[in-house]
Amino acid sequence: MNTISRRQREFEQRELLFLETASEIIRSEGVSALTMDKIAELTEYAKGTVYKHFCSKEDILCGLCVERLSKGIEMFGHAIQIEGHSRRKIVAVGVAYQLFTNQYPEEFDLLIAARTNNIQEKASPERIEQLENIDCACQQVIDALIEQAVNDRDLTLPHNMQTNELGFGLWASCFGLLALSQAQGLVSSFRPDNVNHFLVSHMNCLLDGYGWHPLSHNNKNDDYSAALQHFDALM
Amino acid sequence: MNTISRRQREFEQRELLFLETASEIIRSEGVSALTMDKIAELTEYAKGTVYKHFCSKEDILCGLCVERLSKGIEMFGHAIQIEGHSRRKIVAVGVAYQLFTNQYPEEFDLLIAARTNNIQEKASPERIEQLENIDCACQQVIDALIEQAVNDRDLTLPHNMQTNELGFGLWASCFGLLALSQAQGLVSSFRPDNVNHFLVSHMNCLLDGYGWHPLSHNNKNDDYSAALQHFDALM
DNA sequence: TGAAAAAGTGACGCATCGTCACGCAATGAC
DNA sequence: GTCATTGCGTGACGATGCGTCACTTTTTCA
Repeated sequence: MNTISRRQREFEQRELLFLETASEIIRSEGVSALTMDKIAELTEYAKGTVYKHFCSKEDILCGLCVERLSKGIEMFGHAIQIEGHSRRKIVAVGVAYQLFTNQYPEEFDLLIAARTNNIQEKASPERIEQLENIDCACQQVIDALIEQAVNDRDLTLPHNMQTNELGFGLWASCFGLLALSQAQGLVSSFRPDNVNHFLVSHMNCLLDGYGWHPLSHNNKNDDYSAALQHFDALM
Repeated sequence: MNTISRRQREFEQRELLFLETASEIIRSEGVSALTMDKIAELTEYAKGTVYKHFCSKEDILCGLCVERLSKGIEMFGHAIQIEGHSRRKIVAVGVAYQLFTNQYPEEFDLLIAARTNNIQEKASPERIEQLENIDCACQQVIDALIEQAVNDRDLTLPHNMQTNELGFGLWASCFGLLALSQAQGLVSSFRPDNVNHFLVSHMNCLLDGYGWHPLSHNNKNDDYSAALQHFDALM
């Protein structure tokens, strides 16, 4: 019987519908305005049906994170295909991260919240696992680049630092930059004028500090514009 | 009349009582278990009295952030008094930031959440202003160190980077590292073994990248232990 | 001492969460 | 074509927790 696969397909499609509706509510009215009743009303399903898909409101938030992050992973996949050496690629990944947060600012907020106990204890285990899998995928992209750089002799791991640690440092730095750039409450004076370019400037300093060749002063290219063009060509 | 000042004192003391009670609830049962009724019950005041101090639950969360951050500012103040050059001082500030997050992990979680629209729109304007003032104070500590470094000829601002941008980069990097180190959901493989030492290793790379002298390879001191000892001596 | 002001109270209205017993439509046996 | 069965979809309901406000108690001061 292929009715069962049709059912399955409809089910997955509806799940997406719920997620997109949630996203619209958050975008237009803020997270606090997101209620199960509103999702049900807008999609013209009953609340009980929503609960057939998501065990709690927090589960929806995590579901939205998973949905968006899978787009993010895709973008990282594109990023590393930029032609050139490993350093150019890692900068492109950073730019992809930034493009991602610009595209889904509300969901990036959620991503931070989704790490807290408060949310995790209310989401379904399956959803949490999906999130973890995506984290792993991100790590793998970065670790692979670092290993490539080491193999290419463009990078020697700094003293007392492992591959995963260097990757974590890079990732966390970019995360912090993007998170605080977007933070509503932060005093404006404590923020760069052009956040877009700044991320790359900062990454360049950090990569120089790691000793990841070619160092900035040997590289007169504008990696930011190059990465942007690379993405434009794809979309 | 000094009754009024006594009243004022009692009022402030009670505000602190409410905040500490909230902190205890969060620590033992998580943020989601924090309810206004529970605070009222534990402090043996009526809910209405709690609302005389805080306009909403979110206002309490922000209040707790302000309370803890003022401790943080104190720690930064101690940090910059470590003897030595500016680079040693900025590393000590990073270590202070880390000690702060270790001491108040739940509140650090809150700090992230307190930046979101969701919370800010429900907190009182006065509370928001206090938060902003503390942000300013943090920025001033860092900016002052950067300016000192420039004056001491230990640092030349990288191309296209202003004082506040360099400060922001440092701050955001440390923030990202600490936030993700603490994040419950992150896959463990993507995390350094020893988060404490790692922050300093990472800061050293970044500061090297900024060209902040003396560079790591010219500095055989263990700045992490030095900073720790500096704090131990104070407490 | 007593009236006015201030401080403190907690029952109440409202919103929203998550549940569950019921109804209805799709499926498949005959 | 019909009927029993399965399971999907429903929305009324109980529970919880927020924030308010009319009322009580305490304090202040003439």
